Amino acid sequence: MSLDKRKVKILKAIIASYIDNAEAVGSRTISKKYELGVSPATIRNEMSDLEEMGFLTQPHTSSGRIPTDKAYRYYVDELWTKALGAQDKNMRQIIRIVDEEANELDSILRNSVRILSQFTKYTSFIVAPQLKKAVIKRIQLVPVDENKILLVIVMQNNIVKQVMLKLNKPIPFDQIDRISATLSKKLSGYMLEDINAQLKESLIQELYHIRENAGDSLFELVNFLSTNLGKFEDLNVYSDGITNILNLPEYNDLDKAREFISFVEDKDSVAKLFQTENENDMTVSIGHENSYKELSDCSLITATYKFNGKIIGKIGVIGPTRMDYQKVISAVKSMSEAMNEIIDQNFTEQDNNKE
Amino acid sequence: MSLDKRKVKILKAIIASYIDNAEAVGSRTISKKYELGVSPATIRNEMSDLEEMGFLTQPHTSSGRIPTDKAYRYYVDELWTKALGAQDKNMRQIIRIVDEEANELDSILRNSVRILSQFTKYTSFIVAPQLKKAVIKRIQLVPVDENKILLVIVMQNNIVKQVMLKLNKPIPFDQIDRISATLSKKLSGYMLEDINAQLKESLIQELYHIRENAGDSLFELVNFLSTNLGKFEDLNVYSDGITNILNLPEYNDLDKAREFISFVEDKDSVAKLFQTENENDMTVSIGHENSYKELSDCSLITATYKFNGKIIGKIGVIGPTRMDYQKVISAVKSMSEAMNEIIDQNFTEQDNNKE
DNA sequence: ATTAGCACTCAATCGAAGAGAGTGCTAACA
DNA sequence: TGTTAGCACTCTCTTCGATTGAGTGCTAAT
Repeated sequence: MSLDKRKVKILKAIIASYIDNAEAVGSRTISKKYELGVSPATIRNEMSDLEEMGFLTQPHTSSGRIPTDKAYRYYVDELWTKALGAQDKNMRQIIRIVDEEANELDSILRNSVRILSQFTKYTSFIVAPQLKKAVIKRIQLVPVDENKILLVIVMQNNIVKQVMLKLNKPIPFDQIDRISATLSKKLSGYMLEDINAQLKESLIQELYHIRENAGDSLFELVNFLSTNLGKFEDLNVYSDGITNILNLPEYNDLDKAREFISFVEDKDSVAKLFQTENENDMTVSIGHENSYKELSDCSLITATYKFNGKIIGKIGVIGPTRMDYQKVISAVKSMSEAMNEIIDQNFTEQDNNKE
Repeated sequence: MSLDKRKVKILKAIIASYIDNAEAVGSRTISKKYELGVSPATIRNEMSDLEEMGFLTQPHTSSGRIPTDKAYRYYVDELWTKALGAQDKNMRQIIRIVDEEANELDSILRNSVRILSQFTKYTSFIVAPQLKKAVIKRIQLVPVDENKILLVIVMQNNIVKQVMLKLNKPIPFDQIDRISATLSKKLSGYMLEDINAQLKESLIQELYHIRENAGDSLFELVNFLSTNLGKFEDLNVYSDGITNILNLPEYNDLDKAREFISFVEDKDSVAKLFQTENENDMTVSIGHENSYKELSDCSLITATYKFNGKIIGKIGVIGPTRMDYQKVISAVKSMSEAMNEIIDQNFTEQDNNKE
């Protein structure tokens, strides 16, 4: 049995209808709504074939058919190039809002994930860049209090991270800028995770020159740098629109809804989910293709975002397998590209001056 | 008809039972479970009286009674001092986690609201301090890029706020520390919302002394300060545990759940809700006492948190009117006090040195 | 190869019957 | 006079059979 032209037409019609209504599709519906020029009986025969081929199932013997994961897979593979080409105008327009309000990475990501979920009406995620892989450009200490100090780290990619340090001994305020300068000089070029014992030693040496009697607090400071900077927020996941699923008929069952919510609210499992996805620009995992059984009724659409040509994070949308793939794929693609642009604009070195 | 001792006992028993089970309470249940030494018939008579007095209602003629808002109000007023006295041991223990991980205000608030919701099993909120009322202590500019600069503002209360500035003209890097010092000197002591045209003028004057040809970017910088600092995040609301309500029998109805969720997910209305609450240390609004009709089946318990004796923000829990008031009130109280301590420890000036 | 016709299937809906929890009232009792 | 046993009554909730209706599969005709 082969998937001839008419079968394809019927299959697509069934998928389209099911995506729309979430209701099993009968032969009459297809013959009426979609002009195929054949009677319901013929369609019934074809549907029976399609079921045998694994593209359709029946919830029960006397009901219409619903598409299987295999059907969605076929459907997505078919529309793939088309969906990728389709730039969503509305989406692009909305994304501009992010751009205008953008300044810190945090707010860019927060806004982006919100827009993605509002636009697709599904639960959306953004995995933030792993900071520990970022390269240090400059370090500035800002005195806050007698023994509290704000450590501002500017990365090579212009992302800024700040940590409040509480030290047991007071820091010599009058030398703070010199200390900052020394830290910058010694640490720029290193990744956060690179700061090891060796580097620490030479740093201590250098800092002693500035002020000998402040050794204690400086030592504490450097200690903090070497022990804590490497493990900065390994998996920071932004999510939005989790409660959107309550609007979907497939989650009218409260238990199902609860199960879904407790899965996606757990940032660890979501982070793992995105980690297991390979590094393709875009992926679509349908139903049982997902590694987590909790998502066997869901599809996951992911994309990456980059900086300087390197993938620094991922975005994704999770919805029911019965989702508007065309729309969601192009939305995720648009968002991914928009984020690339925005991050480029906001974090690219404008000039090569190293002071 | 007066609320004699036995009526009170019965009323409390009914409330306790209803809080437990969410099911209308019958006379037999009361007479069995709670030792009152009287027959169901007697209790029926008393219940009838209590209904007449407005403390109970019947969902339908042949069902048990459920407490009215008035009953909860009476109940809460009765246990008020007791609940306030009860420090929850578990709660205090959990709160320590916040304390240990505390450094930035943001993470303190985020952790606190999470703990509050996990502990009470209800939706919890924290309204962040209004930054525009905070007094500036120090300003530090951190160069990031040719024409991008991080503005770090340390407040008198040691809260730190940073904004990334994108300027059209490059900033003179070599004078950045002098500019920072000047900004600090001129602006410290003012509130963010105080920075007006007058102050702006004198600031510009002073900065020109540093570097005349950099006037454009300095002007831009000062302009930004005066126009944007005053309107910093007027109503930053943290929330957690919104989906907890899906576990409550009263929200088995998906439409009700959706209505609730869409209300509490709207930070604006939540912020307004907390604004309308007066400045008492603790408030309890039961059912229709709430200003929003969306919350007429809910109770809101709020408390404040302070810094230097001044209220700087609010916390609150929203649950069904049938909530364990005793537990929630003491949890909110404990959290409020814990936050006071934590904020005190983290943000109090350790020393009076002004450099 | 297509299609009209028809018997068949099965979930969903509807309604009547019955169960059960609870009340209000009355009359008896301490 | 307050309390209580007894009983009829009310009303929701559950159960279960009947009905409906959408949809199928098969057969025979075109």
